Formats: sequence, structure tokens, C-alpha cells
Amino acid sequence: MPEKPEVITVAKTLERHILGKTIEKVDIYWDNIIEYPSLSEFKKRISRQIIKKISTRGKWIVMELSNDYLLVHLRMEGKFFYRGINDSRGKHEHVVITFTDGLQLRFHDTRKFGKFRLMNKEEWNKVPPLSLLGYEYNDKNLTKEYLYQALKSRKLPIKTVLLDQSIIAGIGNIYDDEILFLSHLSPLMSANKVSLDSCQEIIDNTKKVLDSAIALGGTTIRSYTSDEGVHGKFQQMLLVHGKENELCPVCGNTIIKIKVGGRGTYYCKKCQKDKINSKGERLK
DNA sequence: GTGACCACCTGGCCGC
DNA sequence: TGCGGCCAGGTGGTCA
Repeated sequence: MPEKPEVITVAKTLERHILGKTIEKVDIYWDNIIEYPSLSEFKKRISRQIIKKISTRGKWIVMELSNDYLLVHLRMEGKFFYRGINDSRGKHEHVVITFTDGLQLRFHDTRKFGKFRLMNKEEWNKVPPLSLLGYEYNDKNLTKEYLYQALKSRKLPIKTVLLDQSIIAGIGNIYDDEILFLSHLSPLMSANKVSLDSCQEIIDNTKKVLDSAIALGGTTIRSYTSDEGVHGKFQQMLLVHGKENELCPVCGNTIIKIKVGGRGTYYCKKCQKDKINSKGERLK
């Protein structure tokens, strides 16, 4: 599933292919993909707009157009393909954007979870979903004090809370496991038991993991490849995620898989422990 | 404010 | 071989 590194990889590829192009029209083959505004308004408003800039915010791809912002969330399996107007449409290509030069950008999503939103320039980042997002992983405002405050009222497992996009935007299930492994924290540990020092470790390891993944083009696992079928290479660097019954690269213990908050979670019981004492106090 | 649960979806896998 | 059931999981909505 695309997380921040995969979203950045896709955005960079989009930049190479469609930056500066003018949208001729958009054809929608699965109405629910358009989250906002109405289908007819979406089609009407987006026509003739130019792609000015492409960036990301959390797991959203943000395309600045002439008059609006087009937000795209890939969710589980969304990906883009580039085709010509005469190429036949695939079964799972639900949105086809045709540019004036004849190129088509097609949104492929087998599970139909992806979302498109067209927001005006006054409110695009002042209303949900973007207004609800927390800091980016590399934002200078993401400090251990901020994270500590965000976690202190949460009793849910740290694994679950790190997936909350209103705290740190962009962390998904795969990198969550990796970050907690590098931070030596059990995914089951209550978020409000995470110490200030561990908050710093989480921040440092989030940067380390996401920067490495971005450099390698993201992670390609069962359900995700980036556009054009390009495969990321970070899956070769994964330490615990997807490694059930394999040996921990640090201690040699067997990596186990459990469910935390309904998510498949991989961790090493020996390396990852609750950093709290017998009284439940946070250790320095 | 917080947490639990559910819906959205389809392909792959497994057991029968 | 075919069928049914389960699993995968990011996000938003509802309810307690």
C-alpha cells in the first residue's frame, strides 16, 4: 500500500510526464472515486486547466492547476499509467484524464479505494482532509516535545497511534513496523507510556526509514507498484515487516506476526520491549 | 476527546 | 474444478 515514499515516487514521475500539460477532459468510470465536488462539477471545472505544480501532503498527491488543486489519494492500490487516446482501457482504469496533446493519464485501482478531490485555491489546505493532517516527517516543527504531548493522552498501542495521520502525516503500516523496530519499542506499548527520549528515537528513525525508502523509490510488495509498473527497492531493506517466522537481523530471535488495531504487525519480541518499569513509569 | 467498530472494495489464498 | 469464506488495509463515519 502506498505510504509517503511511494506517494513521493509517484508524484515525481507525474511531474516528469504531465507538468505543464493542459487537461482536455476527464472521463470517470467509477463515480465513487470522485469525493468532491459532484461528478458533473468536477468534470466541468477541471477541463482546460493546466498542471502547474505537483507535490505531496501526507499520503495525498497535490496537483496545483490553473484555478484549483487536484488532490489524489492512492489508498491501497491506486496507480497511474500513461497511455495514448487509442489505447484500450483496462478493467480497473477508473479515471482517464486526456490532455490536449493526446496523452492520457489513467488512474488504475483494482479495489476502487482511491479518492480524487478538486478544491478551490482559497480552501484547499484549510478544510479536511489536508487541514486534519499532522506534521510531515521532515518538518522542523516535529519535535520530541510535540510528539510526547500528542501521545500522552492516547492509551491505544503506539503502533496504532503512529498510523494516526493527524500526528505525523505519511506513516503507513509497513514503515510503522520498521520505525518501531529501530526504536526498540513494542508495537503493543500504550502510546502514553512512550518516554520523551523514545519520542526522539521515533522521530529520528521515521526520518531514517522514510528518507531511505524515498531514495530507493519506495517499497514494492504484493499490492503496490508505482506508475508504469516501476518497482521500488526498499522491500529489500525491510527488517521486520513481512518477515514472519524469519530471524531477527539483530538478535536472531524469530519475528512474529500479530494483529494490532486490526493491522498485521511484525515485530521481534526480544528487541522490542515496553520501555517502562514495573510501576508503569516511562524510562529515560 | 477517545476508542471501537464498520463500510468501502476486489484479488488472492485456503479449505472443502 | 468450483465454491464460499477469510484476509489484506487507509480512511471516514457512527456510536458509546
